[in-house]
Amino acid sequence: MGLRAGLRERVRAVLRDRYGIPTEVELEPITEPRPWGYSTNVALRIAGRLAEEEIARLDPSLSKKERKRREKALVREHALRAAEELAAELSRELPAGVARVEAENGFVNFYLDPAVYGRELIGQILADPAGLARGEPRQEKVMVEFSQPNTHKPFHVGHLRNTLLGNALSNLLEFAGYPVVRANYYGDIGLHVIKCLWGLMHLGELGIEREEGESEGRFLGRVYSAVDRLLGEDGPERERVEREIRTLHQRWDRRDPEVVDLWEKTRRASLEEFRRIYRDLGVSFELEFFESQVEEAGKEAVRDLLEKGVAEVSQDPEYRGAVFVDLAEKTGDETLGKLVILRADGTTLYSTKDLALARIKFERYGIDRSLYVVASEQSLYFRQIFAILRLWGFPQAERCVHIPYELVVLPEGKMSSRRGTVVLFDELWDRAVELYTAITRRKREERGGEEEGEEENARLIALGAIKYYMLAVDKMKQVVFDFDEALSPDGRSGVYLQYSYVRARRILEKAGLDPDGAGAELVPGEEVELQPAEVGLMRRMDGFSFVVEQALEQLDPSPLAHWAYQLARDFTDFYTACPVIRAGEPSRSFRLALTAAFARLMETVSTRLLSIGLPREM
RNA sequence: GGCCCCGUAGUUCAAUGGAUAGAACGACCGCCUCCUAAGCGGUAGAUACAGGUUCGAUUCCUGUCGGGGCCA
Repeated sequence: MGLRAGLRERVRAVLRDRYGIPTEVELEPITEPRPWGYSTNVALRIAGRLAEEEIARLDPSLSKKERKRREKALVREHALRAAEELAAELSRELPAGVARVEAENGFVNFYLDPAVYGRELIGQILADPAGLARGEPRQEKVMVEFSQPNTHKPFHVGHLRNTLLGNALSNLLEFAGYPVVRANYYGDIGLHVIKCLWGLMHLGELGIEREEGESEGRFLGRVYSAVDRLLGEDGPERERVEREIRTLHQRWDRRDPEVVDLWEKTRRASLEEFRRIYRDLGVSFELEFFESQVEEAGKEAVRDLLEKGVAEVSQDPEYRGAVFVDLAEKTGDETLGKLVILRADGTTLYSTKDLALARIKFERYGIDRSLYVVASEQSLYFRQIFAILRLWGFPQAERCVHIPYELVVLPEGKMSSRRGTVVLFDELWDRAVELYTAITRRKREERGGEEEGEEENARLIALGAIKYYMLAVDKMKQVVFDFDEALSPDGRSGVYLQYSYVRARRILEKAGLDPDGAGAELVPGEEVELQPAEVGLMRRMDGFSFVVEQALEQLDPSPLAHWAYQLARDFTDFYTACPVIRAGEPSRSFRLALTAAFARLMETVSTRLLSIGLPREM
């Protein structure tokens, strides 16, 4: 049992024996200006009950306001007294590593002995860097569906946020012990694809030509935008184009060879481009689904839902023939409204396919929990889909969870392919590589060093900047995209994490140690005089398990990103304040061990959890 | 109209209901004989508003205002 768990148990035992109050005890890190330790608020939490009797005896003739004032005072008094009593009781026997227990403001604070506990902590990290926070292996198999780009459209920074978020979340769940299946679901068919195909058949009319060296994705994106723009303008042209697109959609539905052929060719080009992007990003999927693959299954699902009386055929003049589910009526939840699951002309929608896919995920892949990382604007849609699954008779619906996040927007508003206001991933990536190639070269020239591997390194750093920018924002907050911020190497950035790590490696190297393998043998057994920066760094490292817990609760990697920065910051404070290599023993050994422990923990949070790669040199 | 999300320094972001609301960028002033200045130190600066719950509210609840989104 770890120190924290042990303390928690002891507090619980005292509460039970002394007050007869069985209650959960939470132990949190003490906040900053106070020294390193853990704190519990149980005294404050039970004070109300302790004060009950005296409150009941208060003079009933008192005014309401006065009565309330006295009640508060009584509760406060009991809290302070209980905290004192608890601290006194717990002080009688302190576990190794705890220096003292104190009652302060109603909190019971356990202050650690940094020399004793710190040495143990560093030893643990060096032996098993993930061990501080990793969960026990679990049975429950989780599928995380994320990224979901549409073929025939470009991959933009919105997809980037989704992809990085879904990937980090998958890392986190794996770290917590779940078997995770990363799944992608490509929108390779649907109205947007048909629009693009129509555009390709009418390039002359659109006035579009494939430019020299233009990527397929970009070209298809331009075609799609042009068609979309055409459809946005009122007039007879628009009606004709709409009609032609509908006809084309039906030709697709009949698998007209000409249409299928064009679709296959362009689809392949799109997918190749996405795969290149995932390679650049270092993201991979265990499973890939395609909308085209579940179209037929979707139509079957609709037939089944009609038979079961869940779905019905619309009589509404505007949608006559379309199939929909009246969820408000079927579930009694007015906010669910209605959802169309098949168009009147028999062509499929997202909903048609999502219903079929959900079934396949559970039946064919035996997953226990299905997470959908999709923008929050789809919240209602997913509630509707899950509700239909339930009506359809799938108990798994209870284990489907939509993980919403907010969009990446531009200062002037939502990105729109119609208006051409989309930041493509490639554009960001090209600028990032260009910028960091230049910076990396300049830095190398300034300090001398090997040119070998520089290009690779520049890409790693560029990627770190971009990933950190995307991951460090609470997922429920919009990201207002800004090139300068996304690419900046200054301050709170991915680059800062990487730089701190490189500095740590260099220190280990200069001490003649293996930066990848320096280990627990360095932790000295004797007493070491500790500097505040050393304690600060250990204290931060000790908080790892808390932040992992928080990220899991919120299903959001952003707390990890913030913590990683704090960790780097505290390491920087440490090496700024404390010379390592030229320090005398036993400080030298201790500081080397601390440096190695930092490196191991940074690898864990950055590489393993956030998928932000760490260079060896910069 | 109904429902969902977000309002914290000039800006971008932090703060499982807790103790003196933290950073970064930008601004200004400093620091390379010393493990890499992609760095470090210092100065200035914020909880939209009104109620409520609570021993304690940036955090939870209600309402108002502002921004974003969804409602075949």
